[in-house]
Amino acid sequence: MDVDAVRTFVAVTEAGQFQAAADELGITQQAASKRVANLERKLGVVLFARTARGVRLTVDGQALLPHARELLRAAERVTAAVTPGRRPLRIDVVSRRIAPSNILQAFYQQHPGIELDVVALTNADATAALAEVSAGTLDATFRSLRATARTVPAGLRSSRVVDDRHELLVGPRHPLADARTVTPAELTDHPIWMPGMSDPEPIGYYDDLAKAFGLTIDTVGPMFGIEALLAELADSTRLAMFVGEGSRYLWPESYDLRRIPVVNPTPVYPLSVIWRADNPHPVLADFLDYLETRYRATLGEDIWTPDWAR
Amino acid sequence: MDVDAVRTFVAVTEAGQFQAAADELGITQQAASKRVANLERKLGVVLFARTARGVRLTVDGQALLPHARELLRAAERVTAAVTPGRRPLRIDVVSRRIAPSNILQAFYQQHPGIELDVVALTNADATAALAEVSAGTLDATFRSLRATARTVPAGLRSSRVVDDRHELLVGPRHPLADARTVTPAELTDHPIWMPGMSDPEPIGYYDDLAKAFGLTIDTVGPMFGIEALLAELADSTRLAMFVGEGSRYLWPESYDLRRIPVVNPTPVYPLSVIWRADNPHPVLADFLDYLETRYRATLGEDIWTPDWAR
DNA sequence: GTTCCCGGACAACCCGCTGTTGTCCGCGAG
DNA sequence: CTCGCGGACAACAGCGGGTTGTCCGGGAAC
Repeated sequence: MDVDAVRTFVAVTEAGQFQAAADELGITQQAASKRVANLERKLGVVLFARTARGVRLTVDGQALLPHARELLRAAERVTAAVTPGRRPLRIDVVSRRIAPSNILQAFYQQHPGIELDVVALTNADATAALAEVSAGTLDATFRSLRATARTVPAGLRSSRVVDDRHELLVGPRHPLADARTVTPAELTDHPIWMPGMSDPEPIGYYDDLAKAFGLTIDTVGPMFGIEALLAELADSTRLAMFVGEGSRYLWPESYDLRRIPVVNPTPVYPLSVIWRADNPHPVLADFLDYLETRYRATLGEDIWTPDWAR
Repeated sequence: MDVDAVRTFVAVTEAGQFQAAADELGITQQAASKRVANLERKLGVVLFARTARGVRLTVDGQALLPHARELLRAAERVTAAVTPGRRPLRIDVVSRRIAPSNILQAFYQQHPGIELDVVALTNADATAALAEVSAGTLDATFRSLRATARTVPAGLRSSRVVDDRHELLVGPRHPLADARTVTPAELTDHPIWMPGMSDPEPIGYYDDLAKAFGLTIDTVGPMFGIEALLAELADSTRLAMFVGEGSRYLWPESYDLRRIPVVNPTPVYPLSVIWRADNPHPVLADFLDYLETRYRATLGEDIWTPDWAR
């Protein structure tokens, strides 16, 4: 399957003859003829009815044409995806399970036309991500940033755009399984388990949260994958973990896990978008507007954030 | 833009290393490495971070990946589009302006998932179209057929599935421009103009229609394209033409053409689907069901058809 | 009917890309 | 420190795709 051959096929179709198509493509008529002949041989069908005054599409050619055009568009997008200046908005969401990814998806659904490349810089710390933004390989990163607005590198801008409310995730045999809501004060006697944390960002956040309300939050311990974690949670009478309201975990029906909103106050996880100050991607402004509207709706709620986020 | 290189890129991404991907593709590790290196050179970006234990995607690689997969899917569809046995339902609509094309579009919108290739066998008479169906290059043709159910070639099945109601198309200065409906009897004094007819099918139909109601229908005369025709119609105080209710012509607002339903009785243009009896395309059954439902709703109306269609 | 010319196909040739084999190197694990 | 995995580089071979040159068929003009 040769894209050049397909491109030649489309060009010949549009020109109605090989000679003109070949001129268009900057090759000889013989080369164009060979390309199409090879394509026909590979596909096992005849695409053109050759006449003395040019060519006409056969039935197979007609059926192929829209798919051929689609292939060329796909090839064009492959190139555009990595061409600085005319590529989609490229934004990092850290992980596809947490709020930034889902918020971006909601934005995309409201703006179906826009070109968007979502990448997950798993295992890249904030410094590495900011370096990618500075270097231009990334248009923005959407993540927690303890030092927001203070030590963001020169040339970058940041904006706190989301407060992701915390919920308690517990199995059906946990003492709080049937609570409609819980308060931080009610959690002092229940250990919170957040294994697999390696990033300093969330660890610092949970340390502060534990200190503020006298909670026990265990951020060490081995991580055997999210599936193992959820299974263990479902079986346990003691374990509970925090998850963001905007996060998304899929689990089997049989696990019967519950998300219980935390209130009075609601700990929220502050998330920021960080982008290059000079020459930002045009679509980014739309996204920031979208986030602004979304964020404003949550102002005035009874929330808790660590000192460094205030 | 080489599809094999993109396929290699995706394979390496999935395998996490060149060696395994190369085995998968049946080439040597060196060849896979070269393909990806070429792709990187052409695109001007580095796609993989090479480590001692395999490779990891860079940001550019991550952004490229979904587009690369899309390209492979498009290439797959190009092949499938002409591969007998696993190709989309391929159906001929004669012209994209008339009812069959629009009905197929409505069907497609109700069944967005199906694979459909609509071809327009312009300038192919019924015999040629039926030959394509018999030969297997077409799954079906959707057209008028005077001899429906009588002289359809052996091995084919046909079904009258649509009665396309006639409407009168006139410009704003035509005497009937403001009529809400017209009857055939009221049209005896108004010449009907249907230029550019070369197919025996519609010519025969309009001859019969003219004879049945004493109309004057001119099916000869030069055809300078549909745009010229509509422009002339808009300017004329005398000219009128018939169009099918299911047809679609776009004209500038300024033309101010009107479609006036013809009633008491309504001449309808019978359209049939003709398909291969043995081993028909599976989607065709759905389409015929769809047409059946649609057709049943029009039964009992006050219609006229030529003798040969009864 | 004859001639002309356009447009496509075929043939021969040549270049360069892409694959192979063979080898080296770097890095992580033991 | 050593081993081995995995990737890169080098040299070479084969062929795929490009070019030039030529022929052929059919529509248009006379």
